[in-house]
Amino acid sequence: MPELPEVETIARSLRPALEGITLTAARVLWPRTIAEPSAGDFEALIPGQRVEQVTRRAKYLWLRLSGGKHLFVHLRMSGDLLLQDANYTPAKHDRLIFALSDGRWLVFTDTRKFGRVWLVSDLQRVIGKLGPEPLSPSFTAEKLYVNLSAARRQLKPLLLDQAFVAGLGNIYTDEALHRAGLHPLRSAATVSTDEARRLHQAIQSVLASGIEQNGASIDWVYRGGNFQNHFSVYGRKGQPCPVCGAIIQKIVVGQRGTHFCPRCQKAG
DNA sequence: CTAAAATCCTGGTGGC
DNA sequence: TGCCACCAGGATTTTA
Repeated sequence: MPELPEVETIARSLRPALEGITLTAARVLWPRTIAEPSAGDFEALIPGQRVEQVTRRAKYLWLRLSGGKHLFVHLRMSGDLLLQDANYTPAKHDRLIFALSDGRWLVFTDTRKFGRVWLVSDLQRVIGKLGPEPLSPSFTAEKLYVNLSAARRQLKPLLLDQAFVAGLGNIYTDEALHRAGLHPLRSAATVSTDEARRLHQAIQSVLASGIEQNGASIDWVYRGGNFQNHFSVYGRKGQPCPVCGAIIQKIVVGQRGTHFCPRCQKAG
């Protein structure tokens, strides 16, 4: 489940190798991977495009290409973007392959086929509806409080909504709510200014910790990250809360497994 | 508006 | 050991 810290880790790892390289060919192995344009147009448009910049917006990997086009990759559940050497041969779950001008390969592999790739001129088509970057200066405790006050939703689904704040997934949302001492079912509008400040700090610190640990290594996606060893609640049902020792509970909220400490996180 | 459910997918898991 | 129902979840779409 690559979330913001995992995507940031991938962007950082690919940046030195990809910036300045030219994509000489693209081969689509699973057509639905390409959200826009068609798979055929995608293959036709890629050759000759130089990678100007490798960055990230929320959970989207973002390659700025020569000619003004933007290549976005969303890894969703099980996607990964890997650099392969010249000896590479396609593997079972590889969905999209780029040939690089240095003889290497850039491979999008995705066991569960949820990942999507866009090649667009207008970047707003892909990332236009996203909420604020949680680690940017424009994401402030004050604005978070105002937006929480206006929302008529529970905290968990609200924080997972990429239009509210962009980059949190199931893991980091549970961890952030725990750090903030807020119950996942809590109505957003009832959050006080002080609690909003705590939530803001919790979101930023948990994401920063995740990045510092090179993300979390879960299931199919392994990037050498270590944050999975620092979870307080996620995947720890039945185990003691590292803060107070109470037993971590797991419930379902908005179709998502949701972990919390019943003592630290009051529903109030 | 909010929310709940269905959808897309595969592989791992738990129960028997 | 084998089989199978079920679960995991990001985002979108549909339904209420």
